Order: sequence, then structure tokens, then C-alpha cells
Amino acid sequence: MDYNFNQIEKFWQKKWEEEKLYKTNNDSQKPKYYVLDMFPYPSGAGLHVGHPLGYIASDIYSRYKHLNGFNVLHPMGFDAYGLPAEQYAIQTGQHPEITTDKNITRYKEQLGKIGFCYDWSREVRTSDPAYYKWTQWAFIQMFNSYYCNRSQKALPIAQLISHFENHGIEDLDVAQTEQLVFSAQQWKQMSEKEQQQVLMNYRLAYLADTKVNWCPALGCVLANDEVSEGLSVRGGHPVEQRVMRQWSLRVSAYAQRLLEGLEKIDWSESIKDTQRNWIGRSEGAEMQFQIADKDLSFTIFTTRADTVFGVTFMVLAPESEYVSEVVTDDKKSEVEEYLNWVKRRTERERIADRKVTGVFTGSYAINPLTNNKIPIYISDYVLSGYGTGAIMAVPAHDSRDYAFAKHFNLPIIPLIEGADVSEQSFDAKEGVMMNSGFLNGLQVKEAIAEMKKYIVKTGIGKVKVNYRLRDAIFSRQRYWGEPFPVYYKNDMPYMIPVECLPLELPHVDNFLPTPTGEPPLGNAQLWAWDEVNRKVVDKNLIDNKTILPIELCTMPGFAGSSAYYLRYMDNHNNEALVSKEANDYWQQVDLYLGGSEHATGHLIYSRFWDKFLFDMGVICKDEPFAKLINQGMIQGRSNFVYRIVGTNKYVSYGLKDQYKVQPIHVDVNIVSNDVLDTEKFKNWLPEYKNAEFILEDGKYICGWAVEKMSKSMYNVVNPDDVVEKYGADTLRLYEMFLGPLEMSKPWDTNGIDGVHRFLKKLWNMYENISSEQPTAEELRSLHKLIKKVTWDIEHFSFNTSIPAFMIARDELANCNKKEVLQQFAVLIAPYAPHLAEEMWHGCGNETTVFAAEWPKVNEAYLVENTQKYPVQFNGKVRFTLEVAKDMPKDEVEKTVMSSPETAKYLQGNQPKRVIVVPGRIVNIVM
RNA sequence: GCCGCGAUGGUGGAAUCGGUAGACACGAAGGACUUAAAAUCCUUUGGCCCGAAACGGCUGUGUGGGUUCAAGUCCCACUCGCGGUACCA
Repeated sequence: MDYNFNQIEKFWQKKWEEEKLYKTNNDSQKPKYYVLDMFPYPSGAGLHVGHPLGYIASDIYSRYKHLNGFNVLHPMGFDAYGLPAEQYAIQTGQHPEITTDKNITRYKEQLGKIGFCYDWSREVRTSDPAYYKWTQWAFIQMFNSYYCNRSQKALPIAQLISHFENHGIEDLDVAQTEQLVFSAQQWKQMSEKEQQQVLMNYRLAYLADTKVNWCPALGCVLANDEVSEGLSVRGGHPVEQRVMRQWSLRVSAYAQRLLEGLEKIDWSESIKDTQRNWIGRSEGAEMQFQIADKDLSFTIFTTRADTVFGVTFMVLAPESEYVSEVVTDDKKSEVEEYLNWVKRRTERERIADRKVTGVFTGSYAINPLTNNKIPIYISDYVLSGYGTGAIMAVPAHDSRDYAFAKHFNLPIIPLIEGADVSEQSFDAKEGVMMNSGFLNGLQVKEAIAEMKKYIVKTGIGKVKVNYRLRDAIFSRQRYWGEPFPVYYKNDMPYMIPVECLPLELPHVDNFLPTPTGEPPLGNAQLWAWDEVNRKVVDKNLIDNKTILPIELCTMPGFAGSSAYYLRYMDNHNNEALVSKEANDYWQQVDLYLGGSEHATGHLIYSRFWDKFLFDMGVICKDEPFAKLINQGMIQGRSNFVYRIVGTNKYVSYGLKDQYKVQPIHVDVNIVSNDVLDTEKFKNWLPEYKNAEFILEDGKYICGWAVEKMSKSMYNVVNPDDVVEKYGADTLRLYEMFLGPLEMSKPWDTNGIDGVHRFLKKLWNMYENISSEQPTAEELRSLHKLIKKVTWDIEHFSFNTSIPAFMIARDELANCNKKEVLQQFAVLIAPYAPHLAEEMWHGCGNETTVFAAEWPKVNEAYLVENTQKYPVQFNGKVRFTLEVAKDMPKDEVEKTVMSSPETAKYLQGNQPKRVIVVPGRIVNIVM
């Protein structure tokens, strides 16, 4: 009988659905295991063959865990809000809701064909009001919280208010935007609005004027992780710096916990390193520098406290608040000119053009250790957002300060013995100090510690830890996102009552900003809040007393994806994000699979969000994902034909050097094993209708290259086509066979035949099954396979299992014993579930293979009677000796030494050493 | 610049604890079946050398050194490629 995979797969997919085979319950006596894929954004292009790679891997692991007796949660959903649907809406007028729904339907159809064991009853969509209700709810909780540095956790803002009432800011150690100073008395005298403004300085979700990445092309603000080298990650549009009133999340408050948390999760070192760099902890000191002839000082941050004796000038960031106070009258115009120039420069220009620029303020500071007067400059190489926006410059030991000093002809004082600073600075943190008063003779590390002590003792500064991690800007001037549960009264934001959630996204017809420059939500008619009746009303009714305007921005993409893993645990709950019971049962994600491109975005925000909910007592784990695996990207493999320039003739790859040719991308779907189907090519596009070919060996061979998988390269391979042609099981097996899961690799359909042939052969084994007892040899093959496949799955080494299956099939080619074949079916069930069902049923089982039990290795079957020992002389293998398996080490040695082969190689000499590695090898050193 | 990862036949890759490198698959070559093709099956396939033949010799995992009885694997230095990040004081 033929292996009719299409029929088989359709049959089982239908059956699984009818029997609700993959529905998971929250109450089970079994141990739990939670496997999660990063949910996709449903793009209009549909899935290409690269997308399911991680899904297949997680599906294999889920099925394996299930067969091992775990209650496995393996859900799927959609990150449905996002820019592309909105951009599409602007171009076509199609409402994003419609296109998104259409795309999701398509995705589910495509995923369904691959045979995943998702529990679709737990599906979530970020754009579903029942879902984003909890995104809005979490935002309100953050608004109503502050972060206490002493207890290292988020606490209710009410506690902070009561502190203010009793003590003002005295004895307060909390995360804040800026250091405010007021007493309890002053707090009580503040107006309601003033108090609200003060609280904004502490809330975990806060509204503030912030320097933001503004992308004019997208008409929208972007977070730091959404910008790379001055361009937007999505679309590659230029980004500029702007100050705008924005919502932000105080992620920076959690910097230390986000850093420490990395120690207890099983993620790859590379992704942990990326997060460590992004958090950017640096230990140093803050120091006060007095300004000469003025009653004013300013603070700098440094990690090189040891170099204060070499400070020969100071530099302020152009945006520094001290600039205006420091500039002398005669320098005013010059400074203003410079500041304007800096403002005009785009972020991209600044990065591309690193020439030294700056301007002298006319003022001097006093070096607190040498008491020298040192000039204060302004330059854009100092960033306002890091540290205090001001630095002490040590040209001898910092390359940036060095370049600046050379340019402005400022003194350079070397501080480390033997360091030659005539050509460049000496940046390394090592060596012995000199020219440094009481630090002379100390090692750099000792000097740093010594100077910190001095700074603290004399009160000119304090020890300080700085983080690079910034607060996340949370407003987007966009339509297709979660609405903020916020309305404005007296120009201050207020939260919509939690009982009134969700605040549903209103309908609009125009997705562009309003003529007055407001975000697209400004086009919504029903977008005002009736504070008395607690409902959304027409915005024409706004009277700023009881009918109030609602926030017009929406939340960013990462809002909905930050806590979705919790919602799967209990997705129909309308009373809570997740019930206590559901969360206690599922705890956290045990295995999370997804791309490493989310290292500084989603994977940071999710950890932050989780820690916050943990602080609130909503959930029981303070890390969301216990183990993370990053599957590699699948790149495209493009094919080329070579047109002879100026003709409609195409020359085969091997002959192209004889002509002047132009390579042209050709659709990979009309090429097989790099051989072009010339007839299909002629019909592919009108321009090739009359194409002529110069063949080699009767074939047209195409060239190839690895490129990104994209429409314009004609190298997109659609999983539906592969399923149609080879079946889902072949696709699943082949994607795993392609190489190690975590490595990036090009999709190359060459070779899929081999895997398909294997499944065909496997299928043919399941005819005429007998209930005879298997032989020892057959049991050995089977148990070798059990051992190998078990090890592979446990170690996520799925690619190496497939050869093992192939070898075992070859060894068992003539075995038709039920006992062997049905265990084989269970072993391959995670990889090729449809065929496994057929095999399982072929063995006479009534249940589905999903209900089977994972076979256990019986070591006794693995024992061989004899063992081959390769005998090496000085590392080279000379012959192989077969001895009894259980022969002890010294017996092996004796047997080897007394063999005639050994005598031949020894030629009467005594060996220096004989080494027997148990069960492996004999090494004779002459 | 800094951080991380990688480099093995014509190709994808295997070698899991330092123990016979090249498993498995693709491709290629030759053969069987067939009027023919497809499908299927069999043989060969890192390179070089000797030979009538061998279960013969040499060489071989980016480069150069080292440790070891033994190195693709460990150590040092370097080259190239990929990914991330960048005036972070």
C-alpha cells in the first residue's frame, strides 16, 4: 500500500480535534509542565517555512513530556496589535481588526496542517477586550505603586502618601525621576494638583516630559529597543530626539533585580550577557565639583575615582540643566550657536559623524584634590541621559577625553607609571599610580577603593551604582493598540475605575493623525469619560467638569505580550488576570521557545512585568520563564538564472563564465535540486515566455545564495506547499534534520527527499505484523534507539534523532514483531505524530498513541557479548581485537600483549606503557 | 572598539565525558529492473600514494604553537565569518 500522507494526516487531525485530545485541565494529579512558544504577530504574508521551526521543536518536547506522564500546557495565541496592520489600514482603508482577523484565520489554518498539539481552547489575542482588560488593569496597578529600594519591591502608593504626610521626603529611599525636597508640612500645604505632580515622580507608571525617540515617518514614539543605529527597527526610518509628554514605566527601578534574577534561570549565556549589557550596571562614585567664584557646584559620575588628580577639564551634556548657570555673558552667543547646532543634528548624523565638537562655557571648576582651576566645556559626547549628564575629563586615561583635549589643546597628565600618552590615552584599569598624591604607588584597583573612602570621608561625594537601563516609554501615537485606561481632569491623569474595564478601543475610519496633530484616536467620536455615570460618551459633550477627555495614545506592542503567558493558565477568567489556584498549579513557564531578537525587548519587559505582579502578590514566581531556548533563524536560499546581457538567452551555471551574464533571481519553487524546470520558467512571468536556454548535460543548473527569506528574492517557501507535496510529518522531520535547533541556517529543499523516503520505508514496515517474540538482536536495536531518542529530546538535540531512527529502521527492516514496532511508533510520535498514529493502530491498538507511555530503556538488552578494542601504537590504530564483553581490564591487556599482531609491531621491544580505556581502546606506547 | 557565537568532504551536518573523525542525508558516478522514463534497489564516494589484492601506507577537522599515551574536542596566539552593542564616563 502507498504511503498516502495527505489522507492520513487529514484523518488524524480531524480525529484529534473531535476527541479534544489536546485539551489540558488545571486539575490533575500528574506533575505539570508548561511549554510555550513566543506567540506570533499575524502578518499578512502568512507563515513561511522558517516560522514553524521553534513550534515543531516545542511540539516534540510537549508530546514527549506528555508521553512521560506530565500534564502539559502547550497553548498558542496571537500578538494581534501592531504597526503593519495599521500601516495597511492607512494605505487601503481596511480596518486593522478585519485584516488581523483574516490573518489569524490564515495562521491557524497553516498551523493546523502541521499537526501541533496546541490546546486551542486557551487561545489568547492581545486585541481581544477580554484580554487587554488585564493589560489595562496591570497598568493601573503600576500607576498606583512606587518602588521601595529598602525592601526592594513595589508597594502601594498610599504608603508613600502616608510617609509624606508624616515625614516629607525624610528617610526615604525610593525609585524616583529626580530628587525632590519637601517636608511633611510643605506636603500638606500643596494643592491636590501639586501633590499629584509630586507623586508622578515616584509612580511605576508615570507621565512625564521625556526625551524620546520620535520617528516622523511612523508618526510615533519608539522605545530604545525599537531603535537601532538611529533607525527604527521596523521599517528602517530615521529617528530623532524630541521632548514630549509621555507615559513611561519605571523599569529602571528593577535594574538590580533583573540583573540578579539572571543567575537563577536556565537561559543561554549569550542572551543573559545581552541583558547584562543592556542593564549595564557600573559601580563608581558621584562627586561634587565646586564652580570657581560662584556659590554653585555640580555632580558628576565616574567609575575611575582614582584618576581625579588627572582631571584637567569638565564637560557638560548640551541638555544639562547646569548649562545656563555656568555660561558667562561673553560666551553666551557662542554657546547658543553650538546648542542649536547640536539640536539640529539627527541621532543618525551624530552616530555617523564622530568628530570632536564642543564649546567653552567661560566658567571654571575647582579640582577638589589639586585645587586647580579647570575649564568647563559643553560637548555632545557627554550624554544627558546617563549618570548626571556631566563628567570629569581625564584625557590621559580616557580615549574620548583624550581626543577632546588634543582638539582644544588642554593639558594631559599621565597617572599610571609607564603609560605612554603622547599618541593615545591609556584606558586599561591596571598599573601603578603616580602624580596622584596619596594614591601614588597603589595599584589602580586599590586606588579606586582608597579614593572612594576619601570621597565619603571628606563629604565631596558618595559611592554610587549606575545602570544603563532606561525607563520604557509606554505611549504610542497610534490607533491599533490597547487604549490607556486614563482620562484627564485639570490637566492631570486619572485612572478609569477597575470595575469599568475594559475600556474598549473605539472605532475610527481614519487612521491618520487629526488635522491638529493629535494621535488617530482623536478621530474617535465616542471618546470622552463621564465621571459620574462612569461610562464612555461622545466627546462633543466634554465640559471638563464631569465629562472629560480620554488619553489619545495607545500602548506599545510589548504591553500585550508582557504577561500573556499568565493568561493561558486561566484564559476565561473574568475576575482576575489569573486565579490563585491556576497560578499555583502552573507556576511559571518551564520551557520557552523563541528568537533571540527579543533579548532586550520582550524578554526584559516580561521579566519586569512578572516581578511587579509578584510584588503585588498576584503570582507566585518572580521569573516568568525558567528555561529559554532560542531557535535559529531560517534564512532563504535563493536561486539564480544567468541571462546573457542584451538577449533573452539563459546560460546554465557551469557555462556562465563564457558569456557576459546578469544573474536574475528565479522562484525557488520552480527549481528542484538547483535544476530549473524550463517549461515552468517560461510560464512564470510574461517576460520569459520566449526564453532560450544553453544547457549543460541536458539540464539548466541554477546558481544559489543565502539571503533573507523574502518575496522580492523569490525564495519564500510556503509550509502549505511542502505539506501538500511531502506531508506534515516529512516537514516536521526535515526541519529538525536541517541542523541544530539554535543555529541559523538556510532553508534548502534539496534533501527533503531523503527524509520522505525514510518515512515511506517506515510505513512499509507496518504490514503483516506478527506477535512473535523479537530476537535479542532486534531488542538491542530498539533499545539503542530508545536510549538515543530519550537523550536527544532531553537535550533538545532533535536533529541527531533522525539518523538514529533511520539506522534503527534499517536494522529492523525485516522485523515485523508487534512488540518492537509499537514501541517504535511511540518513539517517533513526537516527531511524526500522524504516521505514528497509523503505526500504533497497525499494531492493533484501539487508543491513540498520545495515550501511550514512553518506553523505558532496558540496559540488559544493550549488552553485547563481544567488544571491539582498537589497538593503537603511539596513537595510530594498527589492528582491532575482539574480546569478551565482560573481560576485565588487565585481562584485555594480557590478551593484547600476547597476540601475534602485537608481537609484529613490538619487534622484540618492550613497550613503555600500555593503557586500556575500559570498553574503548588499547594504547601501546613504545 | 567591546561582548557573544562559529569555522569539519562537492553540500547540510554527526562525533553527547579528551578515546577508531566524516554517522545520517543530499548530490555525484557506476550498475540492476524497464521498450523508455519515473519510482525502487545495489555498489562506490575526504585527499594522496602503492598494488594483482589486502582487514596496505601517508595525510587530513580555518592558521601557528602547546598540554596529553591520545586533541575536531583542553590551553595560548592569530585569521576569517556571523550576531548583538556602542561616545555609558
